[in-house]
Amino acid sequence: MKGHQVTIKDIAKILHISPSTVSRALKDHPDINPQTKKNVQDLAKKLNYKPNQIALNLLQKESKTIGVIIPDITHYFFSTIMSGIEKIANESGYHIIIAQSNESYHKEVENIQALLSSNIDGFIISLSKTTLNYDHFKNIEEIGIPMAFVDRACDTVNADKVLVDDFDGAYKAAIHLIENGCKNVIHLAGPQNLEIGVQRKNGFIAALNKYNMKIEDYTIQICDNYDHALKLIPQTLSKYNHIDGIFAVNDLTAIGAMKAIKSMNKRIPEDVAVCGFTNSFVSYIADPELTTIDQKGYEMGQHAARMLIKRLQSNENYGPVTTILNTDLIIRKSSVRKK
Amino acid sequence: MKGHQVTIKDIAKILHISPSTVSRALKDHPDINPQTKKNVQDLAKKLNYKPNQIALNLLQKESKTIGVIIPDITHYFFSTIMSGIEKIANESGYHIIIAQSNESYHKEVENIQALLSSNIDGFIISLSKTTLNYDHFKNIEEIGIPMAFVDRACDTVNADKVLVDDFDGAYKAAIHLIENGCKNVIHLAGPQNLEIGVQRKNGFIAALNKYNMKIEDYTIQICDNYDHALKLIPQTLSKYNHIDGIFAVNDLTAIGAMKAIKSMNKRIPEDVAVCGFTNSFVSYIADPELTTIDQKGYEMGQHAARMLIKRLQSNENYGPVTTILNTDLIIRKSSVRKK
DNA sequence: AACCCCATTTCAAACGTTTGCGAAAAAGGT
DNA sequence: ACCTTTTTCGCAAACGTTTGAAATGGGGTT
Repeated sequence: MKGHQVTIKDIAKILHISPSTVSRALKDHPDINPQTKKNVQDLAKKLNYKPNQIALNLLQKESKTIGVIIPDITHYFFSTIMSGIEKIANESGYHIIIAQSNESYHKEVENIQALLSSNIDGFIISLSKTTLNYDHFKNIEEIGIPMAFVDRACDTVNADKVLVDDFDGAYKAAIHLIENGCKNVIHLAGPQNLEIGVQRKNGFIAALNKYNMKIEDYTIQICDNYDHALKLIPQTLSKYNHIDGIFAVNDLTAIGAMKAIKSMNKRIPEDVAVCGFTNSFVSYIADPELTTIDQKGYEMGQHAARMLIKRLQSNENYGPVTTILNTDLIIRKSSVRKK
Repeated sequence: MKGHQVTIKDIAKILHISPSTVSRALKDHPDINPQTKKNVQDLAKKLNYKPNQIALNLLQKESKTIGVIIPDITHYFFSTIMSGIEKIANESGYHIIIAQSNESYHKEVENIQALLSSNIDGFIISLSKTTLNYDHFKNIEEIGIPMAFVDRACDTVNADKVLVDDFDGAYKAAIHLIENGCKNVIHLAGPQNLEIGVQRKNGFIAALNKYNMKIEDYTIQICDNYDHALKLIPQTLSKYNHIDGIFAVNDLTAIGAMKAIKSMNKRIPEDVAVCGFTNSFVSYIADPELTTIDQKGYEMGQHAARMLIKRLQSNENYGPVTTILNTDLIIRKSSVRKK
């Protein structure tokens, strides 16, 4: 049930002049009589004329639209990425279309196909956990639509990337725990098919190595969510009572671990110090407040958007760029022991 | 650096036929010779022809795109709304373009203007806190683009609405606390210029009235965020030691209150029972787990999307529809006392 | 009177696609 | 040989805008 948006033709008809004159008058072209200009501009304002972007897009072969595919908007970290993307896109006159993969490879492929047929200028993508095949990106690459990966990237595709220094972040976290007196730190690790899982684990290992701490078979366990930590930690802590530090691959897992620790009547950080990763919102309201690594979702999103837009607006065809942002250690109560 | 997307004209030129024939051949029009059809379809496939959506959008007055304007994607409740919208839109072949108002009236207006010029089929909106003037919606209304408001709606505009029964939710929460033995419940209330603040307060009052409980001057206090609760609760609880139940206007405030209570060495729920509102993610990971009212963001988003799409696909011009969803009381450990 | 110049305006093509209408050609009927 | 029908295709307009080129009309100059 649409009414009619005011067009240049409407204005032209009313003023008995041609559309081209209206177009020029609206953009202050020197060829146009000042009086005509004024008439046009006044009428345009009065009728609330807004240029039709679609017509412009057709002319310029651009949709000024970026497709964003992320696993889960509901996840705080991804929503901050989104927020960063939205900010930059908005400033540069781009719209963003969003699609969730829900951590499903199939949904990811579907979304990409759907967006491909709707004239997206470029993509910003964060891989789903279950994506192991990258043909759909090859597809985009062939068509020639620029992509930027954010946080969860794919190595085999020609695309810009914004990552965070996961290795260094994990390293800093582990060092921090050790320097706060932890003698037996364990790591709750992420899935090892994701780069971040591997990097954070390796950073952790590097820190332990630096202090010549042994890595036992229980030192590193795959466990990357709240509920799993809730189950796993009581088992692990009762079996290995000397564990006094936990570095979790993300905040939620850390908070699950904290809850489990408290339920065993151990104190945080006195008995067990805990450190998370992400600096998500929950880390601040955890009790005790959770020490964590700031993963800078907002900055990553902004950066990815800038990279993509720069490429969209460039005429050259430069090679893919990878940016690695530094993390920050956010020290809170869950890890600080008074000496 | 986009390559040249294959167009109908390209195909026409190669096969020495007219664009219109190609167009019809591609959509299996009966007027076209089967052999011609085959030639066209084969070549289209070979060249990986994809119809240019922009051109189609210009032609048809439809973009299969819904504009969503919400205050803050980063806020869990809104992200669940988004997620619900995305799900339904996706199922129905619609895309969603997202814009944040950041609770700013100006940004909201700006976003609407930007989206208006880009052939959005319809809007889904949740008002910014600072929006007191509704002319920009009148504008949309005049142009004839359908709108649906979700959670934070505007009364003076002709549009569909999805709301949640805040009064009843608060009522249920308060009743629950009372029936779990609380004799002195207080309410941490939201700003009274927002409908939800008033409704939730009134629901609370209604519950107290039902049980003939007195409302003292400290019974209802304006306090709607984590940090404020952290400050306010110790003062209030030490002054009024008999307080044994708290109903907060949202989960975060409840969690702030919980932290304060714990720091005073009072037990939850034995000494003070706590109930929040929203059923946001944090309520589940709070320690103890927080009893709360499910505000059904996901359902609201889905419902709003369904209403809008139904209207978009309808030929009739039926009046605005308002849906009020019921809330659910989610009972967790922060409020349940064994008798 | 023929010329040019200047300011101002319009024309027409273009972007890629769809679609009503008409036309050409082929086939069938008498 | 002529008329009718069917099959197959192209023309042109349309969506809203931009833009190079051409047109208009008035003035001045020779």
